[in-house]
This record gives sequence, C-alpha cells and structure tokens, in this order.
Amino acid sequence: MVQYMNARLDATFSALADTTRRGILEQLGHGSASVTDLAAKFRMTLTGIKKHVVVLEQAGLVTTEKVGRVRTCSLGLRRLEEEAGWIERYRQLWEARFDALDKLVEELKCREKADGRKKRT
Amino acid sequence: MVQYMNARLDATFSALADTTRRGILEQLGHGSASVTDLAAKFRMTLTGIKKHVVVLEQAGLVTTEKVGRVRTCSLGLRRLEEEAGWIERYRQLWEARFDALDKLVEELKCREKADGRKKRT
DNA sequence: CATATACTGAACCATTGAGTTCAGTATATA
DNA sequence: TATATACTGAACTCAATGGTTCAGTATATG
Repeated sequence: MVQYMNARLDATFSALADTTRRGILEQLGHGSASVTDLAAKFRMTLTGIKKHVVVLEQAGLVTTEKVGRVRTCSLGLRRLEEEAGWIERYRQLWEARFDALDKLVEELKCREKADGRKKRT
Repeated sequence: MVQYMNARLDATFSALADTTRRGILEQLGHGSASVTDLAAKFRMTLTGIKKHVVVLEQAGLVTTEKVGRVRTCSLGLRRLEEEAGWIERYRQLWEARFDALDKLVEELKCREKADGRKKRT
C-alpha cells in the first residue's frame, strides 16, 4: 500500500516533470480539447501529443473519450491531493528542521567559546 | 523568465519523481546524514546514492558539505514554494472546471428533451 | 464512390536515468 | 608507515523518454 502510493507519486510527479504536459493540463483547465487542438497549440505532431496524453491519462490527470474520429481530452478525476499532501508534509519537516537550526545558532551565539565541533544535526 | 521557472519546475518535479529521492528528503528532514549513512539506509552503493544527492542538490533541495572524508547532506534552501504554488493553481482550475460541469449536468437534467449534443466544454 | 480529416501503431533515433563495478584519491587510525 | 574508511569518477548496461516519420484505419464530406 505504501509502495502503491509511491508508485503513484512516481507516476504523477514524473508526469508533471515536463513543460509540455503541464501546459496541456493548464490548457484543459480552460476547457476540453481534441488531440489536434493540442498538437496545434504545442506545435507538435499528433503522435507526440498522443504520447503525452497517455502519460497524463495513466497518472489519472486526464481522461479522454473518442467520438467519431475525434478524441476529446479533459481533466481527469485526480486533483493532486496526495502530491499536495506530500509537499505539505515536506514543508513542515523543512520548517521544523530550520527552526531547530535557528535555535542551535542562537545557542552557539550565546557561548562565545565555540570550542567543540558540534555534530551537525 | 517563464521558461526559467519551467526549467526549475521540470528539475524539481523530476527530482521528486523517484521513491528513493523522496526517501532521502524525508530522511534528511529528521537530521543530516553522510553519503554512507544514506547508502546503508537505502541499500544502495555509495555511487548510486551520490548520483541521487547530486540530482537533489541541483534542484536546490539538498546541500552538502565535505569535511575530511565525510560528505554530510542536509536539506537545502528551497521549500517547494513554486511547486506547491503550481499544484494549488491547478487545483483551483480543477475545481472551477468541475463546478462548471456540475452546472451543466444540472442544466441538462432540467431539460428532459436532451435532444442536441452539447459541445463538451 | 472519392477524398480529406483525425487519429493510431510500429519502428526508429538520440538522450537521459538508474544503477552497477572498478580503479582511483584523500583522510583517519593503529 | 601501513591499513582501513569515505568518497569520487569513468565506463558500462539496460530501460525509459521525448520526439520523429510513415503507413495504416476509421470516419466525415462533396
């Protein structure tokens, strides 16, 4: 289950780690679009766009539906909850860490000696 | 400047798109560690860990300092502000999108006819 | 029916990524 | 001084990415 979430975080962050794909998400945020629309917008071949869309689909960030010859892409069901959660958790660790460092610095300032080499936490 | 940020988002999201690297960040959130420490923790060669650390360093998420033979790794200066920001913006777009969809569904429910095929927004 | 449109799949290419091994260098320690 | 420790760099393997072209298939349109 943890590795399940890890796999998902891997997939999502890696889907987000590409300018074009983030662009597609933003675009779809303003309205659904066909593969051809996206190809025009991002000046890329249909095949190229298709690949990006597949990646986004597999990460659950986009859904598509084909009607006639046209495949329409829309935002998917996931709203990046886990990703936002992970980042938030990280930010809290980060704060805690640097608060601790601040305290340490204060403490060191108090003792002018600064004799021993502290194990850097 | 926009592409500057895009490059950074690329680098950071891609740094986060790996279970081991997220693990390292979490580990460092609880205290600094040497390359050897991390290698033990994640059962990987020194060289392997080193590469991950370099990636994290380049994304600004980790800083390192070598004293004697030991390179100590700590959390870096960046606290994922831009990434949190991007995700937040996306979530808002997402909400807006699905609110609009909800409205559309309501509207369709009101007209029992459901005659014409609406352009899916 | 003929033609144009929209997409799909296979194959290819160049680059990057994750990981290894192995041979070093530099620093501690006995 | 000899030896062990901690890291580093180069080189290699193997798989995945990002992108293309080209040859299809399926659907609209005149």
